[in-house]
Amino acid sequence: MAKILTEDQKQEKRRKLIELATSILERDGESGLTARGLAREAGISRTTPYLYFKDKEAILDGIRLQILDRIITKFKQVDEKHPLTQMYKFGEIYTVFGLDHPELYRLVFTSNFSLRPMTPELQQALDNFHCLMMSPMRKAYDDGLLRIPAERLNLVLWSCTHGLLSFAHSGFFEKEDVLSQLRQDIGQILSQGFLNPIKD
Amino acid sequence: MAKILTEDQKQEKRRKLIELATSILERDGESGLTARGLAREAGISRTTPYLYFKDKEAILDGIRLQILDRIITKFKQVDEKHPLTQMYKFGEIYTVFGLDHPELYRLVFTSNFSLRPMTPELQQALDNFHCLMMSPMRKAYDDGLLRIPAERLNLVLWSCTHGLLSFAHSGFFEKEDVLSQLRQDIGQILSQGFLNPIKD
DNA sequence: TATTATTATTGACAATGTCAATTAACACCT
DNA sequence: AGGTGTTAATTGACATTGTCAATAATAATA
Repeated sequence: MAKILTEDQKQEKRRKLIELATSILERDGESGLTARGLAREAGISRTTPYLYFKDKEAILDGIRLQILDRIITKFKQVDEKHPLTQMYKFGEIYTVFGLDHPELYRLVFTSNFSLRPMTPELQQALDNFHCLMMSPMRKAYDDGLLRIPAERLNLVLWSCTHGLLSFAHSGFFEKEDVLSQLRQDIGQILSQGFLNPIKD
Repeated sequence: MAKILTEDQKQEKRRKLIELATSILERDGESGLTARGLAREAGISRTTPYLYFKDKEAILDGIRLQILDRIITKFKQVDEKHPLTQMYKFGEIYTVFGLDHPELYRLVFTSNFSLRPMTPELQQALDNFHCLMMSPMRKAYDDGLLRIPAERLNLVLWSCTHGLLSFAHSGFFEKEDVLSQLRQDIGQILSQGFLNPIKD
């Protein structure tokens, strides 16, 4: 019939567009990423991206998926047997990524899915991510190292880290010092608590 | 000369517009809040809001300031002498507000000021907020109840709470159960740590 | 080579932010 | 009271954006 693109070739075009979109997002921020601008920089006509993506939101979803993959890859490169150490390394990777790529991080982990809910595919990807991130804690708990089950600890640690990153991006505090100090405090407080032993 | 509006009257009009904008934001989400729609609902012409606000961003800043005031007011209504209890009550107010008003919370605490930095006025308002929120901790530390100075503890607690809220808004976990469980865990972990005592 | 399914482009439209030009309203002076 | 100039408000205008419909280009097969 015609210029038949295999599903793989289509996927490849999608991938390239997403890659370009990602770099634009990092360069110009979320408001600077437009479907038309993407097409312009890709050297195609204004509406061609809509051949490969239903929506602008679909483009954003594509970015989200690709970024999750990136982080997952880094997780899998960690070569470390001790579960607690592994857990800390995962946290380090996650945090460093968040600090190095504010716009990307925001898109993935700070979007609002209250109105239009998440797509099943993204939901799935996040579940996988979540699961992988939790695996060292699961092991640590099984080894009797933790007093809180993995799933619950993970949520707490994730919340803390996420809050830290979110504030970092908001520019509420500026200096790099404050940030590293904060990271240290979080670690200490989480492992030891903040209340002084009661003495009376 | 002419229909001279005193600065107070202008401020009053601004306030009313902001109030309307806030309700639209809560009803329709951030993408549903447009300058033109605001004018429409206010019964004025499309560009009149621009007489009172330089930018759309200035409108958003107005909302931010008004919301901070709201929370501050609630903080000041707390009547409680024990600093730790006061601290928990502040946390409760903050968290409940965040859960009840996702869109408003997001606008104030999850905006991206990396590119266009915060306005000095907003910066100031946030500093005040920050300072007030920290005051019970300061007292608690002076009373020897904490092992971490107020400023640093505040950042940690704030980060955790913020992360919790942010995830709640993202819809990463759905059930109310998970959320209350999480709040409980955060409290426990923060006060007691998560590591089991080492036994060998 | 002619056909036809598939890919890509252009045209079109409504919504939005925002500015310039115009009109309406009204306090003040004579 | 009526003209006047200043301020408030509206209308007009324009570029940008998301998105769809219509049209053109392309290339594999009959």
